[in-house]
Amino acid sequence: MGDRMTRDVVIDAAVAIVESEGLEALSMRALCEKLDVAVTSIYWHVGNKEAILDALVDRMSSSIVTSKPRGRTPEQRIVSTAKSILSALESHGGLVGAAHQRGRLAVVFAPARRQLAIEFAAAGLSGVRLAEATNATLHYVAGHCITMGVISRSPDQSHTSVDLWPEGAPIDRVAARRLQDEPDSNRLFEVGLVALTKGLIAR
Amino acid sequence: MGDRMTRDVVIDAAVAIVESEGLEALSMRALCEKLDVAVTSIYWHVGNKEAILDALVDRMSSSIVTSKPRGRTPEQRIVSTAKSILSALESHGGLVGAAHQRGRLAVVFAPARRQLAIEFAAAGLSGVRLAEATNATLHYVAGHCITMGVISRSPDQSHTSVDLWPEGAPIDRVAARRLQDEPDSNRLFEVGLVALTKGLIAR
DNA sequence: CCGGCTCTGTAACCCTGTTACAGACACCTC
DNA sequence: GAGGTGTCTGTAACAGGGTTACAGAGCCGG
Repeated sequence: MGDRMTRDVVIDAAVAIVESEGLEALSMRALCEKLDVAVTSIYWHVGNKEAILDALVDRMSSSIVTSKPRGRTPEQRIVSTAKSILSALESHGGLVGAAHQRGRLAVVFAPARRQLAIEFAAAGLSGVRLAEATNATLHYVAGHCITMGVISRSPDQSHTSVDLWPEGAPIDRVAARRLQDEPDSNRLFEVGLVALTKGLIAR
Repeated sequence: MGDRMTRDVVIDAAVAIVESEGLEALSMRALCEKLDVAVTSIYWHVGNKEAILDALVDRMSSSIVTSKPRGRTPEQRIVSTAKSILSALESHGGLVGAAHQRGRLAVVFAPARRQLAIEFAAAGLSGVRLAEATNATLHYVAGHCITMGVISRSPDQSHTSVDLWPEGAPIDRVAARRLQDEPDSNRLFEVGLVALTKGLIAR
């Protein structure tokens, strides 16, 4: 802890705070209190809070490793890759939003993007359709991650139950009941992901 | 402007600020300055900033109208419905994130949810699969909206160009070039949406 | 007239991020 | 060694967020 002050020491402390108490607990005063230093030292070494967040995003980018895709068919490997990114990002909860705000999600996604493109090519896509399929898949994953990240520190995730279904609707009771209460978003992610890749591959 | 103070007057002013200068410009002091009143009056009438945001989300919920689905096939009508929600939400930029944080996106989505379920039923789905397809579609739309809302007021959306493609990759040049630069997210939304519904309907 | 309720204003508190300014220390030169 | 110059740190403050303790106005019923 009592190290000589360096930019890296500050960033390390910032990472520690974010990992233990979340991104919202990262304030300049909390940081300098943890380092037992005055605020001005931090500003001298890193310049800004913006710069700290940039560095945090950098750290995240380089710590993300997407595992090799698993499965026999391209579809299985695409789904596997997408789930791999998701689980890699889930640990760095609040940072994915910050990365997106800085337009740096692209570099985080770069390895997965390559893998996805290869698999979509193996599935028979090429040209514009290949690029669009790859980007659409990444966009889907990013949307899910950010949506989950936004809700992270909310006090109550109570599902304000909405109006019931009208009796005349052409919906069976099983579906109506399932539509009534809050769905599991991880399950939703997977269902959507499989359907999305299926639809993207379909000629 | 010089109306007698009421809860509704305060909320009206809040709506005006959000619509003209964005959600981030909505502060208690800006609000009381616009109303030419002291802060305490606002607190007396509405209680909290949290309460103001709740009221804003309420206003948004009741102002969202999803148009009747268009198209011949269920797939076309599903896509049309999803695009209708998107365009309805796009005008209320920053509020969709707030609605999501409060777990109130469900009530905003209620009408569209009904329409989607009916169309998925018309496409042959039923039971758990119907419910999951409906929720997955809404989840997709929500993910896109929130992702777009997060980036709203960011200074530079510069696309930090990532490493080029390795020469040996089994990707044609057209795809490689398209994968290189920032894709249009609206186009991406549509491509993903069509593929998603196709994949959800497919037996 | 007086108490109580409704509503408003002043001024503060605690939290952000950020900076002007004054020092302490090292190192280099004369 | 004296003096300067650059590096680094601390004190204290500023501006701006949400929120509130407290003192009043004004009105209305007793």
